[in-house]
Amino acid sequence: MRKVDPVKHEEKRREILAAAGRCFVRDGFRGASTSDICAEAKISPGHLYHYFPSKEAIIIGLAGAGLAQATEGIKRITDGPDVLAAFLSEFEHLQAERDYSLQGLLLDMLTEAGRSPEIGKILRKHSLAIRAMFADFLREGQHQGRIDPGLDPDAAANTLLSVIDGAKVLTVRDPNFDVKKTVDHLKLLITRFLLPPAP
Amino acid sequence: MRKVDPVKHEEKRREILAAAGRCFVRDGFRGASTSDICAEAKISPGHLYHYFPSKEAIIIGLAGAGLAQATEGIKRITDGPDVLAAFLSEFEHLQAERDYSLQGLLLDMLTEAGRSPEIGKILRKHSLAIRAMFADFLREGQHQGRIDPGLDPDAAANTLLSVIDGAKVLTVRDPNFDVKKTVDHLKLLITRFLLPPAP
Amino acid sequence: MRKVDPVKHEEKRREILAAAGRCFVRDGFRGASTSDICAEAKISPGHLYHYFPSKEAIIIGLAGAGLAQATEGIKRITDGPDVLAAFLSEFEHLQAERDYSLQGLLLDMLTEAGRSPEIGKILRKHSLAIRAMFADFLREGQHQGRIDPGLDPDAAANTLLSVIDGAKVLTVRDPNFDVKKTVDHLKLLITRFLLPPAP
Amino acid sequence: MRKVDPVKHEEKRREILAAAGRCFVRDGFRGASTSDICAEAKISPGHLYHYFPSKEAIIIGLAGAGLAQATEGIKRITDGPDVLAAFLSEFEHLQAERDYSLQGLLLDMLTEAGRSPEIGKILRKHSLAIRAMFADFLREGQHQGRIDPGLDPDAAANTLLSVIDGAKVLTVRDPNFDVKKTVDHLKLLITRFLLPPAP
DNA sequence: CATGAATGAGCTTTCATTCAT
DNA sequence: CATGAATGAAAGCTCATTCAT
Repeated sequence: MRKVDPVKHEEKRREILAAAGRCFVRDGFRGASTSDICAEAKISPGHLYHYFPSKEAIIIGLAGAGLAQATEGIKRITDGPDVLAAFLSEFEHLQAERDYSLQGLLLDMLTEAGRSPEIGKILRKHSLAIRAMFADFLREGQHQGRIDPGLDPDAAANTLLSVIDGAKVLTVRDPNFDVKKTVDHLKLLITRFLLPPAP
Repeated sequence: MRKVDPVKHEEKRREILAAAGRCFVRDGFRGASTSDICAEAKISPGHLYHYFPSKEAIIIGLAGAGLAQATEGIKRITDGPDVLAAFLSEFEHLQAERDYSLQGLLLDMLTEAGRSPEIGKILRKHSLAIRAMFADFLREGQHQGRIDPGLDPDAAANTLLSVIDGAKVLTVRDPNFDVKKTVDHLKLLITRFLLPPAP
Repeated sequence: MRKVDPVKHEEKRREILAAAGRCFVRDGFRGASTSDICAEAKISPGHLYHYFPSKEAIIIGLAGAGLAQATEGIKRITDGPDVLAAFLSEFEHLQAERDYSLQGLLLDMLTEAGRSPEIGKILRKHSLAIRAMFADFLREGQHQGRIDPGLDPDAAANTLLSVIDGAKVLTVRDPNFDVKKTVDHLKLLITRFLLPPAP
Repeated sequence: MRKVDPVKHEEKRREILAAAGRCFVRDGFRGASTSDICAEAKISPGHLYHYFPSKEAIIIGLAGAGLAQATEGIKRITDGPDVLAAFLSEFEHLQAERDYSLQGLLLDMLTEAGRSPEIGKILRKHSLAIRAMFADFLREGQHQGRIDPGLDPDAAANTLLSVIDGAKVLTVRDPNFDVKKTVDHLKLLITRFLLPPAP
């Protein structure tokens, strides 16, 4: 009378999620079919529904995982000692965007979020969390005198978020852009924005 | 065996494109069906194919129109007398993003550009055009001493583009963000970035 | 610029309905698939949805047609001169029940009516109509002194309806029952029930 | 290599049958899935097949049980002292038809019987048994002078069966019918049919 | 030029059943 | 005995596209 092994179940779920991620990166949320996912995950079409009640549930699961991972990354940055430096170093990865990581789904998620309430909700939740972390980091910097005290932490956090998103979009707009130079300028953009004005 | 009146033909094409735009804004490129478009344009399904060889052609046509319109907007800005002010004033419209204008399709276009070579090409073409205009404007500003001469025009143009795209994405990430404050900070961001450093 | 020919459309609809009827009689509402219906109607699977928005709509359309036809039959009876005789003669058809007529679907309809609200509604509507016709016929007979004035027209109408339904079920319960004898007894049943008691 | 305890096995079978009955009453033979049944019976999908080789076997088992139970009920009636009274009292339960008893499945069974030979056979077997009981009861009544000797016992039994089935269908045709009045009329129907004609 | 009919591949999902443990 | 994993055929339905008129 053995019972379910929840560990194995969860593991399979993650496997399917990973397979779905690969399919979605390749073909988009709408472009990838459940059969594609099943083929990629090497399971039968019916078996998918043992683990997820619908295709949307997979998307949501994936969005949740991706955003959690992104948030985690941000957290690691803002928890470090030299936040500004860490933050700026983020831009180094710009090139690798459209790779097979969950990050490559950001645009799909943003697009879908405008249409699917469920995904919109999850995106907004994580966005607010990220903004809060940025705002905290800014407030702390202001206390330490390393960041312009005239900035409103929330609005400035929004601004930083915008710069990051915008930078990611660059890869789509022009895959051949001069990464090094642009990254340097992005850093300059941020630095000049945040630094306290000269007396 | 009369010939097509090319003027009327072109007009109808634009009508259909406009109808398609409304459908796509509402439901996305994938979500809107050709029947939806036909219904919106008040034509029969068969007739659609007199004007466009495929759904993708409609998307491409629309992307072209939308990007041309966007480029046009930018051109108007960079052609004016006080470029910086005009540029900054662009952000005022942030709120209305997801409205029924072609702008609302930006995210769809970016997403699709990553998958469809045709759309990718057209997006890249326009992006380069916009960047060139930005770079020109920057160069001119540098000559006039109103813009930091240390900036590389191309890389800085990329940076500006990023900020604009990022700002647009904000509306999706958090539809309730404090527009006024954020716009003010975005302007500050740009100003501090571009202005020549104090001596 | 020819417009739709609504006549042809309606004709095709009826054709499909007829094909669906044959499939349903053969395999039941659940047992017959839309592909079966399409095959029987010699149309492609997608084309079915040009005429009906869903399988349920077909069932409903068919139920409506079948019941309308049944009601029509009853009307013809109760409109004639010698109602009782006409009514009794109805039972002669008992044998042919499970044939390829819409009547063969009565049991399917009754079963489905208990589960599908839509079909339940349509069945109830027609049942009430039939009962009303019976009740009218009974009232008239009472006036003429040919029917027991002590009977409540509505309740008696229900009773007659029961007898008819029950008789139809007999065919399923025992396809080999002695039709002639049973019909005679059914007639006796009705006659004794309706006739005014001897003084 | 222990052997199955046949008692426990049979008990479990009955449990599953009961669970299946509840599901079937709720959703019909086709509408209820084996998973539903497993959930209701609190067993795993695989385990179901230890007790029944197929879903159809469950339906057959249930039909057998239900009809046996119905036959049993009839037997109790016809074995009593005042048969006619007992018979008439049967109609009192009309209201509760679509409840969670096996009786609620009568329509499903009748419908299915027309399609599945197996179920048709079992239904016919029981129908004949019931008719035989009715016929016996009628013959006895005729001997005692309480029932019209002019009636053919078999045909009259068929007639009675029809009335019962028809009465049950009434609940579906109009769930709000006036039970009391209708039952009274049904009793009248039967009484007038069976009673010996006045001299 | 314009229509609505018609197609057929493909979609997501369900489900009776079998398998490995 | 009993479990949950796994299967694969089929369901209802959608949709871009083509055809006949």
